[in-house]
Amino acid sequence: MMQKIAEHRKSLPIASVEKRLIEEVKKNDILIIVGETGSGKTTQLPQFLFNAGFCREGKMIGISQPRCIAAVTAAKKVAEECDVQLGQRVGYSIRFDNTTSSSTRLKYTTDDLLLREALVDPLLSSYSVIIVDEAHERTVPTDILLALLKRLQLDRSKAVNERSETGNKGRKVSPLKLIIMSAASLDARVFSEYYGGAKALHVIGRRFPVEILYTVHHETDAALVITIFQIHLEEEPGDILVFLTGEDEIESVERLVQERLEHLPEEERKLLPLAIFSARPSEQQMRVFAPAPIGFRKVVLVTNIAETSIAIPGIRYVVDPGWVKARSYDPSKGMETFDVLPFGFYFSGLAGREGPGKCFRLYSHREFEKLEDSTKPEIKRCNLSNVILKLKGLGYDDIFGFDFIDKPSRSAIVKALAELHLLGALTDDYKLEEPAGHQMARLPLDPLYSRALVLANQFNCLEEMLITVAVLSVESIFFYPREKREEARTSRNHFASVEGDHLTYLSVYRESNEFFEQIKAENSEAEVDKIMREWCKVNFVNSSSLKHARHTYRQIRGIVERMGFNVSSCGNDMLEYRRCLAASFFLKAAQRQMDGTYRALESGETVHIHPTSVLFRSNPECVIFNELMQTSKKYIKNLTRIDPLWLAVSSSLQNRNHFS
DNA sequence: GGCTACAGG
Repeated sequence: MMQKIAEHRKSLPIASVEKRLIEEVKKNDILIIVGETGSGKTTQLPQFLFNAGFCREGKMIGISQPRCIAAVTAAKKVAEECDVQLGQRVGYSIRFDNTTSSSTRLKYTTDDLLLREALVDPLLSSYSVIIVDEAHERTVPTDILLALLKRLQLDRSKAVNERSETGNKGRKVSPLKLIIMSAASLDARVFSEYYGGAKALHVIGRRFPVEILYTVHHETDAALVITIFQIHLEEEPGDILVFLTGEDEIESVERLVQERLEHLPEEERKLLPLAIFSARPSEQQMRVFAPAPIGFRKVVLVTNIAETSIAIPGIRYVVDPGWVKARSYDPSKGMETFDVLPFGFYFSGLAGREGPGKCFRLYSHREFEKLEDSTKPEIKRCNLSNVILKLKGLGYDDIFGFDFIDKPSRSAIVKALAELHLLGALTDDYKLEEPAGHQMARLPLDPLYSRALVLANQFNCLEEMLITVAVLSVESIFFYPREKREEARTSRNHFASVEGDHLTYLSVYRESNEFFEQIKAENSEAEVDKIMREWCKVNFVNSSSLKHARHTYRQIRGIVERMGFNVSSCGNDMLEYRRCLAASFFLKAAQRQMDGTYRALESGETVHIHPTSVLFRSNPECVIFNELMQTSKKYIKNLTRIDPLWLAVSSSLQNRNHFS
């Protein structure tokens, strides 16, 4: 077994450059490594560094990922390769699951969690090396982490110098080595410039060649189906991976493929369409990972979940139509949009994992180059209030002068500062408010939800609000299978409250919790899990969302208790709770207009109640909502009916500072 | 009359 692992490790492209890599890390405080998926950089480099003595004096090597799943699988693999138990020398730490111990030296974690560690230890002094992996994805936490580490590295060097000057050997501070890993060579230049001309090294990745083909123009779904059949009828055996934008498109392409198959002669019908995306139950998804029946070719229709989060075996052909569904934010309207945009992925490499492959891009080469540079980092198209609150919490007060890799627009920053001020997180001169701002910065929640907890503490309904924000923080707690949508809606009526979604969520959570407590006493943990999943299925509740909400509830309850909040309940006084909702979300209120549509009070936009809201068919005069999003219409989601008079009280409550 | 790409704390 160990022999086999050793052979596999030696066969990885990165193995041949171990010596060179170690030399470069020793020579450079910041190093940029470009290498595609499959180069082995994520699992091998930390082991090289460990063997080269970078963990002396009990220091750790931190490897940070944008996603949990990557941190967990890499840690497990490395533990196996080192032949140690997970949690000993090698471990991972993610939000609800920490396997590290005092003997852990290689620690895999997520970008966001590492940022939280910096709240407690601003110098991240237990690490000798920090590796930021998949930096090309440019997620918000990655961007913030890259900026934080730049500054932190200087602070660490300064602390080392001061220590040697004063002869103070009491506190152990050593310089920090920083390694940025990216799959895209284009970004290497950006990172290199950002870190003052840092050295970039290229590691060869792809194990087999992938031929990339372009079309003359950006094509439509019809051309997509033609391409699938062209591959099926003309190319050698091997499965096909097709990137689509969402559930609707996956279903329509699935149907088109089925229809065309029926018109083919019997012997050419051996094509098996399969679909995968995050919202579909996992039993159905397992078929995607199984090999196709003998003589068949799988065509796997996926959303961008397959770009990074899962690996499907057997793929030799990738079809990339060049579109993605992306969330953007308009700060002037406080509204999110959800649009299909042109997009060029990096995933041609997925076709070359098991043999030579082909990638069919349904757009021109010239368009691909344009797409590559027009893909904006997330930080330039999101609501910044959370980012800014986090930065303030980390001690960065000057947001306009903050050293972002890509600076968000001034108007987006202004809007977020104003919002945080209105929420009572910032003082009139935009410093963290004491204590509310500091408390909000410590909570792993949207600032709007953190504010709701701070207020609920005063309204005596903290218990209710903890449940509410835990549920609001997860992806929809209800599950609406397409084929049983009406049945699901009827079932939901059992929980539904005439007051709105927040009270509905409260009763789902409480009822599930009661049931959980009931079965817990008489069943093993595995059985409880199974029974809960069954309960969820019957009640059309998304079981993974519910689990996530329960974890979140426990975590944030712990945090507010440590802040000294007293978790009290308003019992049956739902008026108290609704008044607290109104006070918390007064910035997001909407009023019914003559024609039955609603007017969002802050932006003046005409909006509609989202079909998934329990208030969809009723027409309350005034509501507060949590989300304003434009898809086919401008929709408000997660609503509660309120008395418009409460809003006046809320805004004067918010302004109390001006009178005291 | 109609709806949820994917992540993270």
